[in-house]
Amino acid sequence: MLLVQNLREDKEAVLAGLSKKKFKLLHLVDEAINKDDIRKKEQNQLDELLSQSKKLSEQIGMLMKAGKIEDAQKLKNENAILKEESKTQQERLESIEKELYEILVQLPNLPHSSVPEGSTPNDNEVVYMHGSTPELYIGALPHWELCSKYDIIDFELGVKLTGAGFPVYKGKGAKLQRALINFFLDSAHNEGYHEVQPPILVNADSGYGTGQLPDKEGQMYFITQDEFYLIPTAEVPVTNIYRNVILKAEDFPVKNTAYTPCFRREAGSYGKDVRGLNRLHQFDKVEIVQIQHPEKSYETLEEMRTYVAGILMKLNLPFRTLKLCGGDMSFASALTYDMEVFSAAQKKWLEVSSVSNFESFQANRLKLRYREGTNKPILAHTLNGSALALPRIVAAILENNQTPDGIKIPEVLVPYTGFDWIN
RNA sequence: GGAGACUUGUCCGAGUGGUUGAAGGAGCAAGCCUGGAAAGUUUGUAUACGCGCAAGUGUAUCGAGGGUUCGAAUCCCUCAGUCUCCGCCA
Repeated sequence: MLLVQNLREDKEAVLAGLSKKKFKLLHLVDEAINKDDIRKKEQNQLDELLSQSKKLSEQIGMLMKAGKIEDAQKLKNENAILKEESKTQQERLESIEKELYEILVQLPNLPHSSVPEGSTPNDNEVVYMHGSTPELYIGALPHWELCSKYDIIDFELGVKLTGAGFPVYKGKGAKLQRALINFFLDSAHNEGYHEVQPPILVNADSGYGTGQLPDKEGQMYFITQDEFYLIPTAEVPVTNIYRNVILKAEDFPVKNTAYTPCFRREAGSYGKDVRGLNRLHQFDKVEIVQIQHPEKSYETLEEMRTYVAGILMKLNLPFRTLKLCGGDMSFASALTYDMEVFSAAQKKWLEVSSVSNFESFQANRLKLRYREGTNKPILAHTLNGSALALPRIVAAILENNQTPDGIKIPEVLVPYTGFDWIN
C-alpha cells in the first residue's frame, strides 16, 4: 500500500509510475489526497470534542469530591451533549478513514525506474540467458507421458483422492521431490538463510499483511469452520512473522527460507497450460524472503537473482531471466525478475521463480519498520523469491534429461536421491 | 471438549471507577563521577494520527472488539491467547 504522504510529495512521479504499470484509475490519486484532507479536518474536530469532554469530566470529578452534587449534575448534562456529538464525529471519521483505505488499496506499487515500458509478456526484457536448448531424440515425450511411463507421478490417482491438480508422487517420483526440497534448503542455508517451518494455514490478518486479501481472496482455499486460509506461498507466513515489528537497523539483512506446500485455486485456468505439472492446485516450493534497509534493497535483489540463477545452473537446466515490464508486473512489486526454464519436449519456457523487491509496499501494510538509533521508526523493504517451485523444475528435468533408456538425474541431486536414473 | 486462574510499557511488576500513558525495579541511552571501568548519581527511554518552523501540544491505545458511566487498565458482554486440573489423543 502506498502512503498518502508520497502521493502528496511527488504526485507527478506517482502518476507516471502508475501509468507505466498500465494502471488506469489515475483519478484515485487526487481522490486519496482530498479524502486525506477531509480526514485531517474530521480528526481535528473529534480531538477537540474529546478534549472538551475530558476536561468536563475532570471538573465533575472534583465537584463530586467537594460534595457539590448540583453543580456536577449541571456539567453532566453539558457533557451529555458533547458525548453525542463526539460519537457521531467518531463515526464520520471512521467512515472517511475506511473510504481512504479503500482508495489506497486499489493503487499498485510504483515500478522502479529501470522497469521496461510495456503491457504484455512480450515486452519483458530478457536480461540473461544460460545454456542451450537440448535437441531431443525422435520419440521424446512430454513430461506427463514420462510420468505415467515410469509410474512416478500419478495424476489420475490424485483426481480420485482429491481432484484435478493434486497429483500423487510415487516411488522415485516421490524421492525426487524430497531430494529437490532438501537440495534447495541446503543451498539456501549455505547462502545464509535461516530456515523456518511456518504454519500452512494462516488467519485473515496475515492475508491482509502480504496483500492476498482483500482482492485475491478467490485465489486461496478457505477453511470456513475456523476461518483459516491455506497459504498460496510461504511468503505469507514467513513475511508475516514481522507484522507489527520494529527491527533495529543492525538486524539487516533478515534472511529467511522455508519449504512449504502451496495451495492455489487457480480459478479460471484450463486447457494446455495446466497440462501435467504446468499448473497445480497443490505444489511444493522453497521460498526465500529478505527484509532489508531501503538503501540496500536493490543490491539484495540482484544478489537473490544471482543466487536463484546459480541453483538452476547446478541443476544444468537452460534458463533465461526476464525483467518484467510495467504492465506484466504484479500489483505489489517495484521490480521483478522471472526465471524461466526451457522445457524441451513442450518447447516452452516455464516460469520457475519470481524474485521481487516490494520496497515498502508490503511493509506499510505489515507495519514492518526499523529504527536507526533513537529516530522514529521507518518502513523496511521486503523482498522474496522462489528458490524454487518444484513442479516445473521436475517437468524440465524429466523432459530435458530423457533418453531412450530412462531419465538421467542431475548430478547435484544424486546424493539426495540415492539413484541416478529413473528407468 | 469441560472447570478454574490469568493477559499491563523492551522485560519484571504495582494498580478494582476520578486527572494513570500508567508506581517501583531491571535493561538501554546520555551527563556527572573515574586514569579507565565497575559501583554511585542525574536525566531520558512506547506507538499511531492531528496541530506547530521548532520547542511543544491535542487525541487514542493497559490481549482484541463492544457495552455501562460525567469519567474505565479497573465493572459487564463477546472473541482470542496463556497456565492449571479433568477428558480425549498422534
